[in-house]
Amino acid sequence: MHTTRRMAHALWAAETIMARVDRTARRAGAGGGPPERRCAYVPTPPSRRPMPELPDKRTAFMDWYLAVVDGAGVTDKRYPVKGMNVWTPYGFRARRNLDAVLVREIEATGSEAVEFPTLIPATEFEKEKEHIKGFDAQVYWVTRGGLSELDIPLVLRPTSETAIYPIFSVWIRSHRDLPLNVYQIVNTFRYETKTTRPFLRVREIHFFEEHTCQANEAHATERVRSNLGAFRKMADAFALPFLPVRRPEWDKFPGAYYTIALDAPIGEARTLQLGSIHHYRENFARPYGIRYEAADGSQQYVHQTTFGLSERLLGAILAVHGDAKGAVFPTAIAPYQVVVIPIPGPDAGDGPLRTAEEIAGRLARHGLRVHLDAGDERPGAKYYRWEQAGVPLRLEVGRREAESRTATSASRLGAKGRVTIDRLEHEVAERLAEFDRALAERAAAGFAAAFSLAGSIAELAGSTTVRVVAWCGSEACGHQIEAGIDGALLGVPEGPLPIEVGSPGACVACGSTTAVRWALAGRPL
RNA sequence: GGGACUGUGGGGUAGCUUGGUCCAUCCUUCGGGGUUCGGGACUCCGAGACGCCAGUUCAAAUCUGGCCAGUCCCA
Repeated sequence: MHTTRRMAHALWAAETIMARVDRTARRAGAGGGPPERRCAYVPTPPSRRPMPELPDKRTAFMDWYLAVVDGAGVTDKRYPVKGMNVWTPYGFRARRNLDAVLVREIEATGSEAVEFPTLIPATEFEKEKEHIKGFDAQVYWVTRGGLSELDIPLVLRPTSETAIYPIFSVWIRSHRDLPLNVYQIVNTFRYETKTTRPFLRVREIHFFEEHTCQANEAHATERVRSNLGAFRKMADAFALPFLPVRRPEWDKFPGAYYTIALDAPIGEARTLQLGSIHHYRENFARPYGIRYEAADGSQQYVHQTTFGLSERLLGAILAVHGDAKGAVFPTAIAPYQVVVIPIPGPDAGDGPLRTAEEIAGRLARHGLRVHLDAGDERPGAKYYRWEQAGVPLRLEVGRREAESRTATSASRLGAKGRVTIDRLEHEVAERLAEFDRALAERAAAGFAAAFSLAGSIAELAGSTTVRVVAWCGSEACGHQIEAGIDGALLGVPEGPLPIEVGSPGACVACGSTTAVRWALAGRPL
C-alpha cells in the first residue's frame, strides 16, 4: 500500500500529541494547578532552529508566512492528503474563538444556525448551469457506496447552494416565511490543483456560509448591506482593515448577480480575499423553484443572498498582524490571552511559582484565557516560544515580583510594565486593551500605506502597493489593466476609497471619459 | 492540460556523479539522569530515516522501469 508509511507517520503524530496531552494532564493532576493546566498544549514547532531569523515579510512573504504558521503551532501539515491540515489544540482554540465572533455578529443581524448534509446529489448540483460550470474542475465526486456504483453520483459540497435550495423551496410558501436568514459553519471541499497553503488555500475548507431569501431585490440589497455591517464588526474585533470591492463581471461568483469581495491588502500589492457577499437575484430561485405567495395572491420568486467566510480569515490575521518575531493574535481570538511565567532562581524558593499560580487562577476565574507555563525550560526560551505563538500579554513572576506582590508585564508588541496583584484583574484588562489598540493602529498604518494612485497602464508595472486606477468598466480595458499589473482588477470599491484621489478622469486603458470610475488593481494571493 | 525538478528519523540535511568505505552524516527534536533558571543553558545516556513495487548485480540510499506523493514554470 503506497499510503502505509505516510499513514504511519500520521498515526505517529497523533500518538505523540496524545502522549503530550496525557503527560500534561498527569502533571496538572499531581500539581493541582488551576484548571487551565489540564490541557496545556504548548505549541511545539517542528523545528525551533530557524527562529532567530524569520524570512523577511516584505520581500519573501510566503516563506515568512509559512514559517510564522509553523512557529505558532496552530496547524500540523503532515497529514498525508495535500491541502488537508490538522488543527492542533492551540490552533483549534483560535478557530473556536474566531467562530464565536462570527456567530455573535451574524446572529445579531437575525440569522439562525442550521446544518445541511455534506453530500449533494449530482442531479441537484447540476440544476444551476453557470454554477456547475464554475465548480466543475474543483469538486470531489462520490461515485461508489460500498461495493456498488451509485446510480446518482454525489458531490462533496464545494459550497452549499445546491444542497440547501431544494429544501428552501419546500420551506417557503408565503411572504410570511420571509425573510429567511440562516447560516451554517461546516466543512466544504474543493479539489485545488495549485499549491495549497495552510489557511489560505486548502482542500477541506472550514466554511461559514449564510444563505438568505428575501421578498425582492431591494430587500436582498439591504441584506447585503447588513452582512457588510456585520463583517465590519467582525473585522474590528480582529483589528483587521479591509475594503469591500464589487468584483468585475468576469470574476464574480458563478451564478451571482453581483459579488462583493472583502479584500485585505497584505503588502507588495498583494491582496487576500477574506470573504464575499453575493446577491443572486432570482438566479437560483428559478431553477430550484423557490417561490412564495405574495400578499396580493401572486406567485413570486425570492431574491437570495449569501455571505461566505473561511479559515482564510485566520490566515489573514496571521498574515496582517504577524511580524519579525512570529504570530500576533488579537485578544478576541488569542488561544491564550495571557501567559504567566514563574522564574525560579537559586534563592527564590517557591514564591514565584505560588504567586504565578495565584495570578493564573484569578485571571481564569475572571474569564480570561490564561496559561501558566511552569515547565522546565529557562525563562528566555519560554519568552521566545510564546512570542512566536502570538500571545498578547506575558506576565513574569520572579523573586522580586513575588516579594513585592507584583508581576512584570510584557506586551507582544513590546510595551513593558508592572502590574500590582491587588489590582490584577483591572490592570491586566487595561494592558490587553492597550495591546488591542496598538495592534489596530499598527494594522491601520499598514493599510493606509498599502494603496496608491496609478495614472497609466505603464505605471502599474512592478507595483508595490495596490493601485487605484480610472476604469471605464469594459472587460477589454479591465484585462489590459490586469496585464499591466500582472495581477487582477479587483473591482470597484463599495464606499469611500482608502486614499484621497479626487474624481476619475479618463480610463487608463482606452482614454474614454464616459462612465469612468475608480477601481483597484492588485495581485491576489 | 504541457514541461522541469524533488522524495533520506518528528523537522532540516550529508552521502547519489563513479554501486562496496553506510548495521547512513550533522543540526534539531523526542525519552531518561544530573547541574541550571531575570531573553533561545550545559552535560551524560538513550530513541528515531533511505516514498512504494519490481528489475539489474556477488553487492543498491546510490543504476533502470513503473507507481505514488510533492514543488516550480508555462497554458
